[in-house]
Amino acid sequence: MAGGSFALPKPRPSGPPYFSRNQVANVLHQVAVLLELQGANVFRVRSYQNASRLLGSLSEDLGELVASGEIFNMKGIGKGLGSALTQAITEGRWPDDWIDLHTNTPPGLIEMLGIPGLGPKRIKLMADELGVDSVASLKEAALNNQIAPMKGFGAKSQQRMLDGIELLSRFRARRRLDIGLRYGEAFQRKIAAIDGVHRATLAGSARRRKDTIGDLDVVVAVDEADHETVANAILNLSGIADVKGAGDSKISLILDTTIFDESFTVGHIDPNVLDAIGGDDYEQLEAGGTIDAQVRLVPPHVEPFTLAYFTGSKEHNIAVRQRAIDRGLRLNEFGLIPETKAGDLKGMEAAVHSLGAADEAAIYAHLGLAYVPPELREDMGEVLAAETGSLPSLIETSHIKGSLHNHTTLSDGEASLELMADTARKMGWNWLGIADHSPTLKIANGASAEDLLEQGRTIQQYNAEWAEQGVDFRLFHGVESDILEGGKLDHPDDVLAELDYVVASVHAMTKWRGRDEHDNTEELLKVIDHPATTVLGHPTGRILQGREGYEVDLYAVLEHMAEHNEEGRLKAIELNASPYRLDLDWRLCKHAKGLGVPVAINPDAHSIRGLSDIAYGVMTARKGWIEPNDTLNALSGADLAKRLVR
DNA sequence: GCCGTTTTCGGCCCGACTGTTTTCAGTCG
Repeated sequence: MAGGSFALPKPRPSGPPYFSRNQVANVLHQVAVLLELQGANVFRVRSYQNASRLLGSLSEDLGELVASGEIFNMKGIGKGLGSALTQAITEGRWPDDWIDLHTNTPPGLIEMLGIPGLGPKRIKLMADELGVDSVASLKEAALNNQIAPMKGFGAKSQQRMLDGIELLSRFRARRRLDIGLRYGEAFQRKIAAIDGVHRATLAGSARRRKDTIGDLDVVVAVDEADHETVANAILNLSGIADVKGAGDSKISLILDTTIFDESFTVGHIDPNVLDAIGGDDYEQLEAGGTIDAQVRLVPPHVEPFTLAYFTGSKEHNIAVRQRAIDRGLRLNEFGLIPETKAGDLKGMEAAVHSLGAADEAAIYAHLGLAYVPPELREDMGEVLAAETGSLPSLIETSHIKGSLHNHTTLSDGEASLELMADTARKMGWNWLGIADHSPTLKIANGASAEDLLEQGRTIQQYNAEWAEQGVDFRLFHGVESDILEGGKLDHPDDVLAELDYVVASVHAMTKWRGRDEHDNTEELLKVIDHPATTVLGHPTGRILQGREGYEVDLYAVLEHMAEHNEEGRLKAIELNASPYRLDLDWRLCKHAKGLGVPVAINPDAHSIRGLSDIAYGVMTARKGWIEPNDTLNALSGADLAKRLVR
């Protein structure tokens, strides 16, 4: 769950609604954790967790749901939570008992939950009996041998806590998609290479391409005869920092960067991103990092079921399982079993009677559904779409013909115009947009109007030469303009008129984060109204694992763009493909698609390597149900040129 | 805490694994 600090957010002054959907979801999650630490009823805790997840994946406007009273009709929100949320949203006050929970729980207890193998029950017990209320005091108690003699504890538990405290200092709750995938793919490759492994597949949120990944799941198909040798081989792989558990079918591990065959580097980082993610220490931090991983070993005929189960999401699984139940079938990680045959049998024993499935598609087919791509498995309408044959034909990297937001050495890029163009051609693109920073952004060496126009003349020359040689490649000339006070662009209109397009981006984050949603949104609406503005760059301003974005109503922004588009003026929203940003998120993508606002998948490349970040943008776009025609990237150069005429 | 009901209480997902026990509780996913 996002939002590192464990505190109740303050109401925003412009409310109601006084809190955002995300804030409320976070608070519900916090309350669930605090209740657990208090030793509350587990089902009560689960209610808060369920409600948190429900709001987290909500596409409707929470303010409206509360205002209309619809909130009380949602499955999982009853009288208690419904009134609590209504009070928070409409009055800006959290319930008193939630406030008490936050005040009365030592923050150290929450920190202790991060120690592997330590849960709320044992933390509470140690707090009650030994007065342990922080990781530091736990370490002291363990070193003084106070833990082992306690009932239910022992020498092993005590030692595991000490080991866990060491690992905790290297642990990060979630990793960005790019980092998580690098770990996951390295681990998956090593397992796949083991003798006796039929197939090893990365499942879980990595397979669903979430923008951040909590832990890795790998499903391994292996004959029962080879089970033990394969499990042992996995435990002996390099890159394992700790074994949390190892049984017949399940291995639970902590990996670190020794999993990589070459030394770990993070590559170029935009200077204004670097500060937000840990400054100069960032590379060290990642190099010393760890990630949790689970491996499931199953026989080949069971593997499709296990893969589907551990790919999730949990919400998608529930929706599909319900469909199975409606058809008299029991769906779990072992099979799809007719209830009449399963009877009282459990687990693998019941699975003997499972319907056969050679792959995941066959499981969906048994349930009357088309194959659902992993990226869509979030219970956001994909099950219905799979039933009615209306799943999208998702965009793929091979559809990409170019991208609009790229930098050169004219501002803060590492590569020349020529090298960027050459690399784009080698990637199979037919066009490339150059959008260097504008003068106000001094930290990024923003280019003067004079230099910008000179760059334009160079681009024209290249385009003329390529046209003459019959080369199917062209450059488009734009600028990434800072958005100035009053929603103005950073160049005079006569300079902007010389360009093919403008990416308008927020950079002065201190100012934007200090303002409320209404003022920020108004500012963006104004800059969209400027005739020169084509693309709204990295619209949320968030940096994953770094900082939250600024307050803004992007739904209103998208609707405003849709009006312009209807009147023939191209206004596109950027899906920033840099793995540090990955905004839009998939929810906003879906909304843009619904409104017919084109999505511009842009790597925001500062180097030739940066161009390949487009892959992460495509993954995120797929999560947002984006098809090639929903983007500007799949247009041919000639078609894009037509769209860019202002 | 929520839900559903042959409606006001009883059930709420559950299997794997560990470390403690000697039959089970806690943790995890």
